[in-house]
Amino acid sequence: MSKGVTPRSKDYAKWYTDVVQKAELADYSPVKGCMVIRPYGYALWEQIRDFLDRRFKETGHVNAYFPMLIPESFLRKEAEHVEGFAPELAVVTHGGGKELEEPLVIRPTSETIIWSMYKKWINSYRDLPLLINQWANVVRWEMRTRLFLRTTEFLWQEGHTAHATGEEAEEEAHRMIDVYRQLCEEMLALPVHVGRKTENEKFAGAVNTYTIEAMMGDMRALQAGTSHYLGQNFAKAFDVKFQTEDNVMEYVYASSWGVSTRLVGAVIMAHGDDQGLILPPRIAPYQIIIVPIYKNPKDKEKVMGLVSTLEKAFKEHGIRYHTDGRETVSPGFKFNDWEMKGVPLRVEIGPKDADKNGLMRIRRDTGEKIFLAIDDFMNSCKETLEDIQQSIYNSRLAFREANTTDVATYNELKEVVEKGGFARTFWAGNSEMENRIQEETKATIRCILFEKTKESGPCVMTGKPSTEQVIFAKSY
RNA sequence: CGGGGCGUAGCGCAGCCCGGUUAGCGCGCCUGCUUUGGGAGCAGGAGGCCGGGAGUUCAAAUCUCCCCGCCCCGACCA
Repeated sequence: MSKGVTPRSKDYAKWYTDVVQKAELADYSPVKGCMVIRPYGYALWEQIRDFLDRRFKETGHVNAYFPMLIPESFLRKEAEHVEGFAPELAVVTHGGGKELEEPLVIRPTSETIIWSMYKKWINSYRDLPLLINQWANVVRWEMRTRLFLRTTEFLWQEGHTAHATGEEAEEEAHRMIDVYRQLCEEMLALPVHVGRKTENEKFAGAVNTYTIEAMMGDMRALQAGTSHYLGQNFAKAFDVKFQTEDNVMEYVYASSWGVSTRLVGAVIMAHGDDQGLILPPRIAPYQIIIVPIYKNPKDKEKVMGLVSTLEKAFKEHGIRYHTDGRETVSPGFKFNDWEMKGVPLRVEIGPKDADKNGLMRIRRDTGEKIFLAIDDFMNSCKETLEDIQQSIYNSRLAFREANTTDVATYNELKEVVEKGGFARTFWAGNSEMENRIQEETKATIRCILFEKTKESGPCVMTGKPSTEQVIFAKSY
């Protein structure tokens, strides 16, 4: 294996796959389009999962598990839904050596199987709201795949809720997109735009789709999570009615929402540099890597004494750390290795440091390298990790703002999108215009912003006054 | 599905155009010694159905045909 990764400036796509593989996050599987998530990459997903699972439970949700195999006919019950997913279904036609009477699809998403069950479970307004989440794998037979960002099989969570009123279901959809925003901003140090999808871009079967959109290191947009208000579409398709307090039968209202292992890709692309990954401390599997340095048994004893003091303190403070005690590779190799893996703080302890009862501390995000006495280090340690978390977020926000341009005309929009970045403008156009812009510029409306910089303005295409401010960008 | 690239050791590649003894190189791996504060050095060693099949030939990694697979770029999508 060669050293280092392809520089981002030379080939961004190559840089990305280099980092994924060299940081040992994932590897290609024997099956086209699938990937193996390696322990270090899976650890990132576990951090995301743990954060979300806690938030889901805090907001009143419970976990359940529905089967992966779904009768093919279920998919056909919701017209838009089947149209949206039919081309990318994997279908099981044989089982136990015999052809099946009805083919089974491997879930591309679980609305249909879940709503077939909700029909059994929901009878009365007393059964509502029903707030269920599941952690699962899904399969979508995509034409083109990319490690983490788009794989044939991926891991995700999908929340599926049923409510007595549309307002309540809408509120739920908003609540959950906000949980995703918190995940990105607080945990992944990733600023996102929160907004609504246009008709063109919304989920197959949804009334409204809400999204969070992030800017990657190459200035392209990445949809990091979605939350849908489904109205009564699935309730009608699966005939899920409830009896109201007034003894009236009514279809229930629904929401669904999900994020996937794609978020790991977002972290890589948003923060990484030509040395490899840069992990925000809150998601980093190891927040601190300790590299002991010694030449002889005497030095080793001295150094390791200090190391175990540190380890004990890290445990007490709940800091995730790892000591790289490999004796077969040089310190220099370890420095590069852990930089590739994006560990936020590195601590080097050699005989010289041990003599002074101190250590060298190196920040992955800034490269800052300073000597600190052990006590000073321990006293500032948590604070430093927080500072790294914050400054990574700040730098991403600054990057996004520096590469966002308000545009007033279609020509300006083209220019901005061409050179890379977000174009922000008002919009009152229709679906055909959107398609035309996509054909001509490759850019799409990423979202209609919840947080506008101005109340209203003229539409970039039609000139008509509009209150809908949007972001145009090329996306993943 | 369209365009491009590639299948030779665990990984990355050379050799192929112009067929010819034992198929090379770098990294990694194993053993030993010396090393260890930014990807260590030397010595020795292990490891190949040259993607698969069929053909041409005295002889195929190399030429011909067919097949399979993967990666990258587009259309589709989280």
